[in-house]
Amino acid sequence: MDTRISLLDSAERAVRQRGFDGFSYADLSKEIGIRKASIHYHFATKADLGFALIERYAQRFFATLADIRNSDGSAAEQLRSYIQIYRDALAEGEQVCLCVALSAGRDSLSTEVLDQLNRFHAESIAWLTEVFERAAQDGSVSGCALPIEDATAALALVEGAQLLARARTDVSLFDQALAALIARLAKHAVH
Amino acid sequence: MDTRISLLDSAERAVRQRGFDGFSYADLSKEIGIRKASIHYHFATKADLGFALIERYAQRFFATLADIRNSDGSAAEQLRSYIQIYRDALAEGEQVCLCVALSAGRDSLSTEVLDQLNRFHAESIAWLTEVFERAAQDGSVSGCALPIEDATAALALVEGAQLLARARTDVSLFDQALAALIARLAKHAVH
DNA sequence: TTTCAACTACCTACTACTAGGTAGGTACTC
DNA sequence: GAGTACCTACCTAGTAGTAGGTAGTTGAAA
Repeated sequence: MDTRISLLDSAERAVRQRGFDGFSYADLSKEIGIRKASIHYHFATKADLGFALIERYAQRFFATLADIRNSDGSAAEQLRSYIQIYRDALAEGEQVCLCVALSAGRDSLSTEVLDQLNRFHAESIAWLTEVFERAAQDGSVSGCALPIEDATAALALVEGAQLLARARTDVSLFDQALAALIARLAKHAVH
Repeated sequence: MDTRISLLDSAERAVRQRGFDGFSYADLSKEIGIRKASIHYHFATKADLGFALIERYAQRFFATLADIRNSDGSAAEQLRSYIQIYRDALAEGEQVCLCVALSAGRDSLSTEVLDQLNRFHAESIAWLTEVFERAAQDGSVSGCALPIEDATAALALVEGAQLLARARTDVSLFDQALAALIARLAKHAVH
């Protein structure tokens, strides 16, 4: 099972750096040190690998979001944590988060992977909507509009900012794009 | 020269739908009706085609931005026009703008194309920064922070929103992501 | 306690196909 | 006759995927 995890790790890094079309079983083979054909033992098709990839990713991601929600920080603090996830994912501006990488090349994806991708977006917006609803109550985020609109905007913003930052391999572009949103967040906990 | 333009048109559509890795000379050949080898007469390498593509695109795009600036509308009106460009580019949610498509698969691009891409982003941010500076004077956009931060955020927002909308093939997701920004724009001209 | 079948995790050696790109030729126009 | 805009025929390298085989492990029946 160790090989399977190594394959997933290697493939995830590859997708996030170069897109789903940007790596091959041959690439994985070299990196992991098993023959190309043996990869098919673990993932019969590349589509299967893609599905396993986004499934694992979504599981991790939403577990983290659940932790943030349960942290009972203010909406502003939770948003800051959310933004930090995307910032960390950039890894010196070389990678984007898996869903950004997959969104980008959506035509080469199987419908199963595409479904997972849309579920990912929908759940992200749902989570963010809750945060912005909370913000309307605790007042820790200024300049709010409709929660679902703020939520969708926030998702588009972090994903777009990742794209910009990776194109220039420069995380500071991400920070520049997020600065205005971060400025709207209250500095300290509000009770 | 007609074939050359047809090739550029076809390639642009392909890139914006499927990314730079998502189409081949064989695809273009079928669509245009000349043999694959003949495409090499017009564009010796795929990298050359990519360069021609982004060059033409940038020329068109910045000509449009210049027109908007010269229209002497308020900052809000100019921003609305800017957003509309990206919305129109979506084409029923099937395409993203060329720079989003190229940003997404940046590892398969030549350095020349990558340079053009970064120039594109830099000039977009410069243009938007001017608009937000103007907004600070004419007051037609509410809730502004630093112009360069608002500008970078706006670029990230429209690009991210395109990504979301195309993943679901649904333009309304773009509208949902942009709604909060649009709500900040004054409804009528401010003088 | 040995034996044996099934299973896991790999292997070599392929297939069928697609990619971008090239060599060399042809018809037509200026 | 030079240049343009194509053609056929081909090449090399790479793609995902398959066929069939092999060590090593496990678990249960003889």
